[in-house]
Amino acid sequence: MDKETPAQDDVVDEAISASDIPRIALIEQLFFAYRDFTADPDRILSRFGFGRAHHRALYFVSRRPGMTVAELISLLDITKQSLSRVLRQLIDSGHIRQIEGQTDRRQRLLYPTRAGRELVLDLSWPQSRRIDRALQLADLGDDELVSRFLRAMRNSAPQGGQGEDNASGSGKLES
Amino acid sequence: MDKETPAQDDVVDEAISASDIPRIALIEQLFFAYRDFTADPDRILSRFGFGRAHHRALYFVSRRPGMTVAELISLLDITKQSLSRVLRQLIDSGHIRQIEGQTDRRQRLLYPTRAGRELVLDLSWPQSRRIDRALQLADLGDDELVSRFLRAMRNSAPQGGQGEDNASGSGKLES
DNA sequence: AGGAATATGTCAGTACTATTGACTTAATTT
DNA sequence: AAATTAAGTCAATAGTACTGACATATTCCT
Repeated sequence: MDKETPAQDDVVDEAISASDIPRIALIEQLFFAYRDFTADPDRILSRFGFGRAHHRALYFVSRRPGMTVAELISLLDITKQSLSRVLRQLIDSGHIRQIEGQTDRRQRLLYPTRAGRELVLDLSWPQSRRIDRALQLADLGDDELVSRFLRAMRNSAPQGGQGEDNASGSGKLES
Repeated sequence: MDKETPAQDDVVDEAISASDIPRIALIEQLFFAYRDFTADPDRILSRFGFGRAHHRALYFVSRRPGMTVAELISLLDITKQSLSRVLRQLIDSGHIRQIEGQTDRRQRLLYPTRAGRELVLDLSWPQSRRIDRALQLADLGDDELVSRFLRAMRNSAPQGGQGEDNASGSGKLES
């Protein structure tokens, strides 16, 4: 008689809400924000047949020109074999070039070419503009508060000053 | 003579910086924050042999119990065939149950079981705690500012009040 | 009533990305 | 000289997503 709601046993009818998960609103907002944030570069990447792995590799090489293959592998936290394909494509397409290390000639130091530099800027500009727009829309003058929040979201947030100059914060990504 | 820096032509030696991309710091911080943010549930999911697709499906079904398969497909923006595998596993593992629609018997309305409810809470709690901790560390009293920022990061940000009660903000995810 | 459209599910084939493991070459370190 | 390191490659496997085609049951429309 009372089957207006699905009366199946062991079925939960009630939606999860902030009373179950206090920060559920932010969880969801972060999900959608990041989704749209990555959609911009994804569109550009697809024109080259590239994916996000190419974006990350090119980005970090541009952020730290002259890094070794081993460093990039450690930073991206992928296997040598996975990077191999991505790196090969980026080299073949003329976005990255390898140069034999001067002190250690086993090393193949990674540098972006001018084309690589252009691409990484193309990929990053929409993201930078989106952040700018969001800061304005949200009526936050500078990025200090958001920056503090995002840094605090990390596992071992390097709470150091703003002048951090490395590309990873801690040199190695703790998964 | 002057080959201290890699003198290869068409190679860029200088790192990209805030002078190239004004919001480069936030771009990077958002990347690392989201990476660590998703690592928590990923660890739990792997114990079930699940991936992020399972998380998203279970999450949205828990957020809106009784949604149809078509609605979930549209929300996740994946194909029917892709959802099929994920949904099958979630059903076989007893986390989601399908109930024939009362008004439209073609529909298979999706509900979390008690186990599904438990799992989605397990997955969301670490994320909620991480956000809580970050808000405290960043010395932001409530989440109002961060929430405004994240909402403004979306493509078509529903700038409406905080009382949004749907799981997507706009009912359909614009890719 | 009967045909069109809808909701769901499934099969087959393809592609991409990432994995592990084993091995090679060249250069450096000990 | 032997061990180690940096980089690259080959082979096999797995996970995830895709397209296209098709099947079934149900509802909508005329």
